[in-house]
Amino acid sequence: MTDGLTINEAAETTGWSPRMLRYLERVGLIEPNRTGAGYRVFGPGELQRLRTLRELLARFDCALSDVAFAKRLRDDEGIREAVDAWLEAPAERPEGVHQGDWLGWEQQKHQRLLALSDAA
Amino acid sequence: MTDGLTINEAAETTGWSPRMLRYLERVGLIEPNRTGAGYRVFGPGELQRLRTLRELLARFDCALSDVAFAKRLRDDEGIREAVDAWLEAPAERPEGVHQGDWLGWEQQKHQRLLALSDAA
DNA sequence: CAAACCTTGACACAATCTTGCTAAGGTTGG
DNA sequence: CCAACCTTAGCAAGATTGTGTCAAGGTTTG
Repeated sequence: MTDGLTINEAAETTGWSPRMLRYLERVGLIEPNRTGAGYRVFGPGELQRLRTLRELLARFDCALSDVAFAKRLRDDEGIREAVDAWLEAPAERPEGVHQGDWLGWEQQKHQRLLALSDAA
Repeated sequence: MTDGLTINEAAETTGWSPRMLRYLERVGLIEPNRTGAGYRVFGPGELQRLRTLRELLARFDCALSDVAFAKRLRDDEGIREAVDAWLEAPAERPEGVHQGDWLGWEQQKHQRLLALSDAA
């Protein structure tokens, strides 16, 4: 109505089922406008986003929950920093550092980061 | 042995079960060294990482697969750019832009990005 | 107003994730 | 050499994800 498609029309043009469009909203990946009565309204931008999302999932073979978590990483600075810090640590110690040295710095970095978000 | 703990000892000090330590390796989150005979060897760094991982999951209530996906985002530039581009697009059109204008630019950005990784 | 939409909620089911346990076999240390 | 570890492989089961369908009720429109 108000410059956009209803959920069934949107389903038709995007390839998602109406059920999935509601699900995508529930998990926080889309947030369509609503009419006064509560009907979802899908604008052209949202429709494009929905088509692109299908492409994304198919091309990289990843799950909805993965994209949802990426969104969470983007929105929540605390979790982003903690996860980044954890991934930062090398998987293998470089085989030439003496363990006393090494245990001190890189490893304790993310520990401090977690302690920080603890205080928050 | 070779400057590190065996899987059962590592399980003891980290709180993970031996089963889970193997699982964490399978999903790509850790990569412990091996002895000549194939035994896993957990160094002090890896042990710290494992404890921190528990903290991370508990504090932010997220799943192993989430952290694994974050790692994938970090390691694979293609998927990182595509996901970032998708998340870039605003959920709601700002309610003042005429739709002809808007459909042109922001939305087509990630579409182009996907097309790019297509060529790769 | 009645048909054709829309809403939320629930039940259901396949697929996957997380986790434990067991089996068959190699390694190591006393 | 043998007890106590390690390895991989597999079955199993509860929890979560992704998806359909159906019910009860509000909205829009011819």
